[in-house]
Amino acid sequence: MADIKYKNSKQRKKILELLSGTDTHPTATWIYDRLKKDFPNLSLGTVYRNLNILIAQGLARKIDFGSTFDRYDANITTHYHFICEKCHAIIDLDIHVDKNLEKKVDQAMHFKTKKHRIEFFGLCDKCLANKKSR
Amino acid sequence: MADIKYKNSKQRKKILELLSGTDTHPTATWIYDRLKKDFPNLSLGTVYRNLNILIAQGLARKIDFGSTFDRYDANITTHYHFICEKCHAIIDLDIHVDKNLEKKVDQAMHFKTKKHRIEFFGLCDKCLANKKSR
DNA sequence: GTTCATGCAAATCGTTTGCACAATG
DNA sequence: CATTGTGCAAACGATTTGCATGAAC
Repeated sequence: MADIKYKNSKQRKKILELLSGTDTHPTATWIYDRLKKDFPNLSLGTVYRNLNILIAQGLARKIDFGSTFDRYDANITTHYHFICEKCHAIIDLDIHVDKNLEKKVDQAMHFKTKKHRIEFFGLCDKCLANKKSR
Repeated sequence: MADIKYKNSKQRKKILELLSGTDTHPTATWIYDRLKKDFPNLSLGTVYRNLNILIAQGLARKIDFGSTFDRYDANITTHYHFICEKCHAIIDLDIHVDKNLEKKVDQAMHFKTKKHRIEFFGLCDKCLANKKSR
């Protein structure tokens, strides 16, 4: 029906190769710049289109929040967030903030960690209730 | 010298009040809509400008990554990230992914958590080395 | 009266989309 | 040959900025 069957595309193949061969979490432009050598007429639109196809295929992912909007917060203290994948609410959590995690990272990687952040994704209580009641 | 001294602004005062009085992590438009009642001629630009001032003053913050670009990843497995605040590298960590955290959240809040993510922020080994060597 | 803030509109930036043509199956 | 992919440029949506006017100090 409305199922899309993907055809092979040299561009998409190369994008996945590039993406799999790096751990730098590239931007679309980074990929575009590198692919220009193989496809001199390549357009950025093609890169974006193929990245979205790769995501739909479960072969890649985007590192983002649920939202395209910037979200602001006057609560400066460290706390963790829960992001509801249905209603897109961002909910503060008051579970214990584990500063020890930062030490672990610094010891394993020789970094100097200043802060960390945890986001949980799933369904909030309201959306869970709505789901069950119908 | 180039120090900016902020003057009082009724708009900024109200924005901070709004932001402090909610835990919904609003968008600029959400704030704008609410402030329209008090300032019928308010413009979105003013909201954005003041939010940035509040952040500069340390009274608010934006929930984002270091980058305004979407970042892509072909590594689908769960892992944590370290984000260098100097060179903006995003580095995969292979410290243990603690699924137990999700249970904690679900029990405390009656949510259904599907996944979680941890980001550490600080200086990576390379930037640390550069800092010391000068 | 000098400096900073505002409203407005235009500009910017990353990303998406419409279209005519090319490649795939 | 029916369908999907491409390059190009235009459109989009969120945020920023230039400018003339207004408020703060």
